[in-house]
Amino acid sequence: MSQVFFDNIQQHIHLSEEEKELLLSYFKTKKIRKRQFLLEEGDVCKHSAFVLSGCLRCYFIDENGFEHILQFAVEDWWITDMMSIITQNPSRLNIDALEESEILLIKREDQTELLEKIPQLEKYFRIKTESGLAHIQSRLLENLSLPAKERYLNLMKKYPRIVEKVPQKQIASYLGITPEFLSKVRKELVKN
Amino acid sequence: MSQVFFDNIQQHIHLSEEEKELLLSYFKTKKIRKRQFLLEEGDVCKHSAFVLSGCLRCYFIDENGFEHILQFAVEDWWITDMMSIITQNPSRLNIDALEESEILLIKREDQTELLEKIPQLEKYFRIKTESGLAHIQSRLLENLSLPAKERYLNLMKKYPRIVEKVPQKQIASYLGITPEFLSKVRKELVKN
DNA sequence: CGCGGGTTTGATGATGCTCAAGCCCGGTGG
DNA sequence: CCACCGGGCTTGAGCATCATCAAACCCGCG
Repeated sequence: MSQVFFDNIQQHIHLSEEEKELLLSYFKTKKIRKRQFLLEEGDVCKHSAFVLSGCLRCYFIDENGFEHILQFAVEDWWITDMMSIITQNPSRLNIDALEESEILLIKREDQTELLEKIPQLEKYFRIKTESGLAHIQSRLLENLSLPAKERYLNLMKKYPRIVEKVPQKQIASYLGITPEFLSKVRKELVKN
Repeated sequence: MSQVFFDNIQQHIHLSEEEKELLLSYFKTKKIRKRQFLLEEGDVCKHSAFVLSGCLRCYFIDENGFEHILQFAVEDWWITDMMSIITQNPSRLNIDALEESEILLIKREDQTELLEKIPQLEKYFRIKTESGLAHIQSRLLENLSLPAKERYLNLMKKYPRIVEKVPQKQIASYLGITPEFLSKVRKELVKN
């Protein structure tokens, strides 16, 4: 199972067998049920999670009670609340599972220690973070420049797996529109 | 002048005098005039820039010719097109100066080499990237959850310097609204 | 002085939201 | 097996936010 994880890392850096073993000793595997929380608003985020299987989401609840999804994470993706984990301030975000999932968890301070023991991992995490930054930038660009229908089409093209497996309600909240409006957008689309 | 730069780095890691010297040898200082481009759409992004003084912007032009600003960078900030620099694909973004500015430039491949020579810098760049990621996440959240007026108020609270020195047109394009609508928002605000 | 860019204003229109109702469908209990 | 929920999706009417377009204004600068 953790082969997924090693493969992900070894796309960027090389690790010896001992290093792999050491690496793995810093993580704990966890099964997490549907709707179970990994992080709740108000708590300080302590962990980063690598998804082995299943699907998690990171979202924020505004003052009117509406959810806004920042990120989905399916197999082979990292998820955490970056703001809370680096500042160690209470989180404004929630992370939970959309379906039964299996994840690898590492504590921030253990990660720091691990990075001292296997310095090449700095490179791995830098690259992962850079690519996360690049992706969220292009998502922001889309939100600034495209109407909802185009954003929906792009999401379907880029992440068909997510659109299939996630309820429309959640997709709407990711796109920044109401479920009702998404429904109307979809109606428009099938007409053509 | 480059003291700003060293201070920024030494908030996170420690460098010896020789390392500082080596570090600096990888950068070139550049003065850049108002409206001058650091990166033009279609080019592959080769450099990252650290702003010593002045103000740059990174923006994208949509199919209707409208500009959407992804990021401002004032003194003490990094700016680059992360997507293009990591994929080495042609950029969809432009970076230019809003006023005469002085910057430190480093080529991506030189940065890679530098990181091999001074591995602690991996940590510095990882932290900077993490914090960039955290900031853009919270900006995306704002865009998803708040109306234009609130976003404007937040921007004024968080970055008064930017709101002061940047023309309203640019602020509007950062907020994701038209200059006309920003003007109306401001009118509303002074009334109270 | 006049030009030109940035800003303002107003009328009109599109995009997307709110609220309320109805539908579809899988699950649950009788 | 059926009846009855309950959650997710759809539909429609009316409304808020924000865009478009055109005109006017302001002001620094050649």
